[in-house]
Amino acid sequence: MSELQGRREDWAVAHLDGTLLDQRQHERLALVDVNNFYVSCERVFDPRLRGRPVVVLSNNDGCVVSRSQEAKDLGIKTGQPWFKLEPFAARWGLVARSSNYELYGDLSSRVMEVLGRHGLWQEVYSIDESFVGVAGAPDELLALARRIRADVLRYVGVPVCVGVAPTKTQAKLANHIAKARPELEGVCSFDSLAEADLWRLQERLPVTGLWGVGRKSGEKLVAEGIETIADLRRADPAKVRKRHSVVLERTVRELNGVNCLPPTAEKADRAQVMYSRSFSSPVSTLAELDEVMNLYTQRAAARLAAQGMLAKVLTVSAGTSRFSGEASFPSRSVALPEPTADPVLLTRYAVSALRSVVVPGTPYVRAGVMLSGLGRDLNHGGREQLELFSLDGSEPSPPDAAGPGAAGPSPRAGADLNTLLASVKGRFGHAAIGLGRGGFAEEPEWSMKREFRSHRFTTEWDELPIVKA
DNA sequence: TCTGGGGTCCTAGGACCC
DNA sequence: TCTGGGGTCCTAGGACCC
Repeated sequence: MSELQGRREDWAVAHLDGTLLDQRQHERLALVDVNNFYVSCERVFDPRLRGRPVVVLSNNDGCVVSRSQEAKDLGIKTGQPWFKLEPFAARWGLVARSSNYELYGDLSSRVMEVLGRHGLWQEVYSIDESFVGVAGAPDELLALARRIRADVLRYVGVPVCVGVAPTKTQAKLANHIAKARPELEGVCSFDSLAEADLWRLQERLPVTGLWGVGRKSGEKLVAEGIETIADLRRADPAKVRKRHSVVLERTVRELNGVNCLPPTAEKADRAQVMYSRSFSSPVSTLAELDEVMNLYTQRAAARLAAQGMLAKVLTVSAGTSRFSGEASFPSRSVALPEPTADPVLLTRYAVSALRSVVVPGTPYVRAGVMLSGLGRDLNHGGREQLELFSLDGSEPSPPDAAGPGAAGPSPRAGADLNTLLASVKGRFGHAAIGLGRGGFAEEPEWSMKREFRSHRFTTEWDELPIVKA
């Protein structure tokens, strides 16, 4: 049994312990998430989209990743390719937007900030949802949930639903119920439901929609006669563990009010950083693949540096289309000589690693760079490197003994380079600077297609919304 | 013509050590 | 060289999530 797992179960037992339970009698979790998040973000700055069927597309305008309620009502599914929907768009009044992650990321942090004001603690679970610790009598919990909803709408402009319950799995379920039943007005708290009503609801909900039950275990459960959430709740946890997994066993316990997924107070450091994209058109020459690696590795290195991390392992990959004949996915991992975030060094390794596994002439449709074996960069955040590359025209600090000309780039020098690149981009835009062919004056042939992208209203000076009065 | 990207956790199995 | 249990560490792959 892993240590983590052990800790989890200790925590669950501690909560069943009488004294602890008394102290925390009315402590609950709220799961708050934004309805149709990406579409809702688009609507904040373009009110014409309200009341209309709207979809947001994945990178490359490939397939649907977010749908407005009106689009759902048309029967449009997540994952549907846009090229199949486009012919009907005019007839349906369907509007598509390319994904605009800068906008979504910025609105997300604003939502999270508002939620943080209302909780005893907060665990940001994804770009559009957060667990929040709450406490109080049943009617107080309901009132708080309504207040959260009103505040996010008022301060950020996006609609949320709130589910309140004793465990994460139950809070997810409560949130789902809040969404599905309009008469609840976006809020559902288990403490305000009669136990008999809750059972009745769970008897009607298929187990396959439950958080933690995916396609595989869903099929297996149904084959065993466990079809509804109520069925799973009544199942024997030990048997579920034996037949399925310890993960599903936790789900059963959580459905019964036993906390098995403790809140992670501080978000752990990332274990990996990935940058992976499809091309707008296939790439088959080494020269172009070199360009791709050049650009993608710089993006990954920048993310790594922004998190104050260094990587020990670099993995590159490419892939041909899954939709035509035999697909191939060459990839290769390289152990780096020492932990680094140096974009120059990483790019050199990435280019040669990918060259060693691809077959020239093969039409690749995507590629990626993954950095793993991450550790904290202990020098990160030091004032000196910010100073060294300050752009205010003041004199830079004198180079120290291990300046350029010493034996090769040090990891420090790489991090400084990242700082420099980030500050130039922050000031002059993302296209202003890049290393080697990573600084494209023009978009290369293969770069991503984003035909319907809205403005980055909140993060780029040039794209601020204009208001006329 | 055209089908996303970025994560986490768990398990099994191999290498290696005592 | 074989016998043997038990530990750790690492990796690959599966499953799931948003």
